Amino acid sequence: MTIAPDAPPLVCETLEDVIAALRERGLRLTASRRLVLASLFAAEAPVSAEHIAVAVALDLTSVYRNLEVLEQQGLARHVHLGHGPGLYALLVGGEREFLHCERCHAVAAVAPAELDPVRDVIRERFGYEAHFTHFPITGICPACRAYAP
Amino acid sequence: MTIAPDAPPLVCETLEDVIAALRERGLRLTASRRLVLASLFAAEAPVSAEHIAVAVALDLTSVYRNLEVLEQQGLARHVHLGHGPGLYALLVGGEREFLHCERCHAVAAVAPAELDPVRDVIRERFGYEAHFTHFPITGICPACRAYAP
DNA sequence: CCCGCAATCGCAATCGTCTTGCAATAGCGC
DNA sequence: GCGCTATTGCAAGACGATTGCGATTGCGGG
Repeated sequence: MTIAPDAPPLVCETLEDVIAALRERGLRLTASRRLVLASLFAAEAPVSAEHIAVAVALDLTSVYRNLEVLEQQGLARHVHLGHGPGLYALLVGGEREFLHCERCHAVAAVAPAELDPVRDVIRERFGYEAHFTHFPITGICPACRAYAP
Repeated sequence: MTIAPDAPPLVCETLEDVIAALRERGLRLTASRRLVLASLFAAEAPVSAEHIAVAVALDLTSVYRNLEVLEQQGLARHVHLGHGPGLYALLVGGEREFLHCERCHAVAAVAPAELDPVRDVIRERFGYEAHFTHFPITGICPACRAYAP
């Protein structure tokens, strides 16, 4: 697993888009690969490699290797929400950044543009170009703050 | 290892302060405990449990258990800088929050007040009360941006 | 339609980080 | 000192992820 994205994001909208992108790069479309892709497409939130392996009855190793390929091609990303396994998602509809509640484990996925004001403040004050695609913003979500302020 | 701090921070300035705090809570001051504390005091940046264990020739398990106690008492914290082991530091001189360069792995430790403007923007826009003590702000540091913009 | 090569697969083993079980040890209040 | 119990060291295990390797299989070329 790498820390930074392996390749610039390659946004796809449909399974066919992804398959076409893979074919163009000379990568094979094995049954396993299709199953991993289908599983990622079916998920509405980032999922673990373990989740995928169980869902489509594949070897965990094979799932990890396919996810690695997809990340290298800029077709998928993984995010670390607290401890626990990395969670994977396709870049369908564009990159996503995350906010994570460490109390209730809620996850908010937002388009990068929405976090630009945050990025701006960080850049101005510290010179860092921050991103929250791989490690989210961690804190207490509105609901938890209201419940136990 | 826990995600959130176990106890409110208990700021100490000297090894004697920490020892006094432990005694007050009825915790024993074993040789191992003193060595872990001394090691944390000697470090100028957060260190791994492994680092401590090697440095003072203690069993890794014992180091982890001592660090756990220190966190429960609000005397120490750990931070995750990218992948790899959690890194521990005493709360000497107050809590610290972190910015982490995922390219050169530089770490900037700042007082929480310095990140309040960032926190404010996040709170206004998303309602999250963010903190960067346990998971840092991740991105590209000024030096790396200048080098490969 | 078949061949052959390299990409990919499944399985087992290994790694890195951290945790748990348990018997032995040793602080600390009395 | 005495005894209670926190703490220790060692071994084993949990968990996420990676590597080695022989077997399989997509897929371009004939």
